[in-house]
Amino acid sequence: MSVSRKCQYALRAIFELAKRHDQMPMRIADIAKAQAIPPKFLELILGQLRQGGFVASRRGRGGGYLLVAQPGDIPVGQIIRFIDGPMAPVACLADGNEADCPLRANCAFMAMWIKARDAVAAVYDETTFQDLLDAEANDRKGRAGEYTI
Amino acid sequence: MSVSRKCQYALRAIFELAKRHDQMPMRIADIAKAQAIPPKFLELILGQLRQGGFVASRRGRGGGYLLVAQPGDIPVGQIIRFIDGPMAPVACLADGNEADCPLRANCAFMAMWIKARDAVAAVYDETTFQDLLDAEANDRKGRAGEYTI
DNA sequence: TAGTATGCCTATCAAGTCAATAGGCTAATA
DNA sequence: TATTAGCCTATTGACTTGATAGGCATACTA
Repeated sequence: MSVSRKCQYALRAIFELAKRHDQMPMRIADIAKAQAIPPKFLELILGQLRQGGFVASRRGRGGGYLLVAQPGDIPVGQIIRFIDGPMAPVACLADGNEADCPLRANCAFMAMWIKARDAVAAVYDETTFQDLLDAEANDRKGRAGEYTI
Repeated sequence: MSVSRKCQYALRAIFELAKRHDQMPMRIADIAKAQAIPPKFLELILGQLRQGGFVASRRGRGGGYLLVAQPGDIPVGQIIRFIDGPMAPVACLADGNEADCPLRANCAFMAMWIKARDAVAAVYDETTFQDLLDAEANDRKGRAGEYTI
């Protein structure tokens, strides 16, 4: 499966919130600016994430969005599934579409599709937002090192 | 990346040809019927596969399509890339689109995208059509066994 | 209590992609 | 020379995706 742009926006938004997850609420406009996301589109996405219980919101002055869980407790795969649906490389592997394939009874490819799905799922499910934060920190350190040589 | 229906048709067509790859050419209409593919659409796909050098064709009476290489020499991944393009979970990982991402310089997700891409690619590149034929044969044997118990 | 800042909601749109079809042309064989 | 097959180009309809518009509801502050 490819990850839709909308889903990438969702991931970036959560990543941005994770950077400061115990601080003040962050405004949509600020998240949008920091992560180069169309603000009105981000509004929709954050609404969806709120209904999914991933973020919370405060209205009025001083309001904005907050991350609900700890970054280390949110696997990237959970967000991807929530926004984009099941990680199926082919339609007939997705939820209600099993009947889609006229050959599904003895589809020679099914085992391979499942292997592929599980392989990506493993990558996304084993990566938490804390991992991404750590990686970014290391990356910074690495680059800083380069300059000081 | 998800595999387009067109690409699945291509894989099924090649699989069908692989079943009898040293025999007579097989007609589009017959492949279409055997694999439940819209015939006219399959015509386009086979034309493309021919230009890619994966299949050969004979015209006129007794004509049809033939597989060029041995099934064991054709990894599924090769066909997928040929039909659907690079296996990129996100657009900015595809060929000419590197500039697409406004954050690419220090994108916290890039390492994960690459891991995911490599994971699927490994599955598809390590599966040849011979593997699929073998799996189907084993599956048949297994099911036949069930019935004789 | 008034005003302003913020999120919330619904509808709509434009563009692109994908799957599929139509219709006529060309080559090879009987 | 008639028929059988593949070859080629154009076109269509449906769907998905990304994005925007505009007004409403709520919360804080003066």
